[in-house]
Amino acid sequence: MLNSYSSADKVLLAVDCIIFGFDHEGLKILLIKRDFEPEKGKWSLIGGFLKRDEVLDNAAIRILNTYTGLNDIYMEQLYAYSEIDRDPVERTISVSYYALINIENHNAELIKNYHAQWFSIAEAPHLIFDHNEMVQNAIKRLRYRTSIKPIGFELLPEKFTMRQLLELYEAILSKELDKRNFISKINSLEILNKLEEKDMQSSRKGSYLYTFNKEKYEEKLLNDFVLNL
Amino acid sequence: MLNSYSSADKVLLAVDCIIFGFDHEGLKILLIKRDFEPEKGKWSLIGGFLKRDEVLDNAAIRILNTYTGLNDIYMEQLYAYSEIDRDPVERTISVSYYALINIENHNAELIKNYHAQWFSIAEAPHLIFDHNEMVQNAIKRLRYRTSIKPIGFELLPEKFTMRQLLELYEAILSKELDKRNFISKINSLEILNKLEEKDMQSSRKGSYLYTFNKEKYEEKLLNDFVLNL
DNA sequence: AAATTAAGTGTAAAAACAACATTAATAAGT
DNA sequence: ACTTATTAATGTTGTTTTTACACTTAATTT
Repeated sequence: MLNSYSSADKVLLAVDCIIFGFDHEGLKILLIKRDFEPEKGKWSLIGGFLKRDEVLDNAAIRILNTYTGLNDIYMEQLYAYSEIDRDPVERTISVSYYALINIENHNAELIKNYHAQWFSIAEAPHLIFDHNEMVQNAIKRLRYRTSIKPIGFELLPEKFTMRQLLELYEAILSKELDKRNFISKINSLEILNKLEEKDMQSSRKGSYLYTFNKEKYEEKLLNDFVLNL
Repeated sequence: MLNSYSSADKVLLAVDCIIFGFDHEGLKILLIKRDFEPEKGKWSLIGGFLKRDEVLDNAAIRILNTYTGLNDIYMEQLYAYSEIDRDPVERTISVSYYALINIENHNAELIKNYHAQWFSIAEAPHLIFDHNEMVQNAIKRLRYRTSIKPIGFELLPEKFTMRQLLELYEAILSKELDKRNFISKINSLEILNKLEEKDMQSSRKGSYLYTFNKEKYEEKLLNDFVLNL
């Protein structure tokens, strides 16, 4: 019985994570100052190497945890980048993953201890290797995702206002949306619970708070829909 | 200067190609009888290993050519599969690619000499490893692609009838489409040239032949649209 | 001449979408 | 206490898009 494909070349396989967050300032990504050569000290996506006995999905989870302390983040695979010299040290193919997380829930302190930092999408620094390209592709995918799956559960605080949800969508799509049309389209998805409670921060009148209806939200995650905003 | 990431594990990286074709019988995929162990003699996607100095896209092209003689086929990357034991011989991560080709143009003889064979999607045999899963995901992607890019140039003969185009879409989407609505939606894309010439095979009256308007078609390939069929 | 076959063509009703402005609730200021 | 300022909440209408649907035409075969 065969136990190796002896003639084939082996390569390093890396994983890079594009972590999106959202707060009152807008859409952000989480970056780290690279702590090893080459390009040590430059800004980079959160990345690392796949281990021999590890599935890519798990490598992404492990690597994210190593550099940020973040746990239980569901990431989705995007694309494998394989340009010969993308990493100048050694031939490395990198598989990108992306996720959406809530900045506030995920403890800024923790992230900071690990030297990770949030950057507004627009103001993010130049990144090493082909990481800027990875980010651009991830944004594209995130926009597409927005049109077929609900979004926000991972990004907003538990209770949020319609305005916050609207601003999230506007940030992702980077375009203005009509408030009234937005509300009726979102409502037609039936994934929100309107609370009695109001948020009094934002205005004198106060605005109603909402939560996601977890069951319906997850059902919509499985069964794609079409949402034109 | 660093010249290796010495502690990281290297793995085999494979590429598997899902080649879709279309003829009067419907949508098909191209498979080969595997010519090496393990699973020698079983049906498989067209696959092989990435070489050290090769980009994934090129590996896909080379591998497809090796097993089928096919040339100049544009393939698109889909997904990296990394289950630990997906290949029982040795840890192998496989990146899937897919393409659409015209069965008739691409010489059945040639393919046959290489022991590749077309199978109707519905009647395809059980495949080795996780190849069936790869095919399912590719079909899903193909359906999505259909809604944002024109399709058919790669799959149909140069001159074709509206019915053939309709049947192609029906095969990909696996649902019936309304003939009149289909025609007006396709016409609104303005990618077809209607010829004077008629095809007299299919009916007594004969049906007009069309060609794709290459410039417009390629423009639409770049600038996605929305097509609801 | 009649029958058969697939091709070709248009309309009307329903649904979805886009654009738009006023009133309501409350806190702050006088 | 009244006025002012601020943001929230809400619904309608015209337009566009989508869907559903059936008859006539051209040519061959019988």
